[in-house]
Amino acid sequence: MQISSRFTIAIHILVAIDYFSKEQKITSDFLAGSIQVNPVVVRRILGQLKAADLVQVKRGNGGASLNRPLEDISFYDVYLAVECVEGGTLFHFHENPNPACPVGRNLHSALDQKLESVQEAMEQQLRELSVAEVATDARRMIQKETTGEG
Amino acid sequence: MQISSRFTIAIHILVAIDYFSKEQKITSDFLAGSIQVNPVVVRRILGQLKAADLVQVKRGNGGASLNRPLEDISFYDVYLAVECVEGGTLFHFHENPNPACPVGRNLHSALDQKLESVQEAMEQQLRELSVAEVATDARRMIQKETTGEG
DNA sequence: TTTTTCTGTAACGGTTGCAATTACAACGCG
DNA sequence: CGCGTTGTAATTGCAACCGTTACAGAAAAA
Repeated sequence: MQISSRFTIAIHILVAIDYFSKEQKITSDFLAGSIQVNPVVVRRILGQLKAADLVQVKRGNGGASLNRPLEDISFYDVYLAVECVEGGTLFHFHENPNPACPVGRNLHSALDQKLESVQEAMEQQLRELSVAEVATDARRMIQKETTGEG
Repeated sequence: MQISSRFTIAIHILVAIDYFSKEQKITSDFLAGSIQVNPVVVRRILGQLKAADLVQVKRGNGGASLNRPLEDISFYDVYLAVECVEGGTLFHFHENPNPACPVGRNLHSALDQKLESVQEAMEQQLRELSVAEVATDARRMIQKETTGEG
């Protein structure tokens, strides 16, 4: 199982809001056009980002905007917002090891801490990456495109 | 999305083989009893562990046995063996960002490296854990049980 | 106030992966 | 050969994901 594309879509949304806010009204249709997914999918994820206080979304002739600068939004914030892993546990443990078996009844305690350390290593790295870095890299690449052209 | 329970089941299998090999013939039915899943599930995972050269499995009046000591089997070996993440990529990237949009066409390159660093952090931790540690911890706990009893 | 524009959400369908289960052929040992 | 066991295919039920349609609700514009 992979981590849902909600995660990369959410990053895409944030970067696009940051990039286009000055020139464009940011609607779910506009974002959907850049991401090439259904607008409803965008709205759903936008709702989750909003619930996590990362963005503001206005109805009517509204649009989406960042609630704080991208520098202050880590991958971990986004990962939490879009709820990629159920119950917050990355590993799905088999439910019913046999309590009548010494290995079966002790495996959980023997293993849980180690699984957590793996998850923690991953989440630590998520915390160290900010969405701003993606925006910066993207901008640099866009810049390069225009310089390279005739 | 979580990582399939195949992973924890595989660890369970390895620890159980190690623990019971001296006293028991290790059949898929026996393992299934300890794990409390269907024997066919055990056989499938056993097949993957065998394909990764971690265990040997004999037909007929056979049984499963370790191909090398648990000390030499890392969580990462098991993780690779049971193919928890499709195509080896932890994150599922949305397929079709719009090439007509500057953000859309550059996001992939801007993001991929960072996603890899997250995956790498996780896999690094998997490499640092050996299944032997689980077996040792489990044995310690089993020991404690018997001492504690009347 | 009415119209327009857009969000928020519910509902449904197709697809995919997981796990359980049944069934049976292939294999190896006694 | 016969028994016990593995290897594997096929089917089922289930859950999450994603796409899509539909429409009510809110806010701005006319």
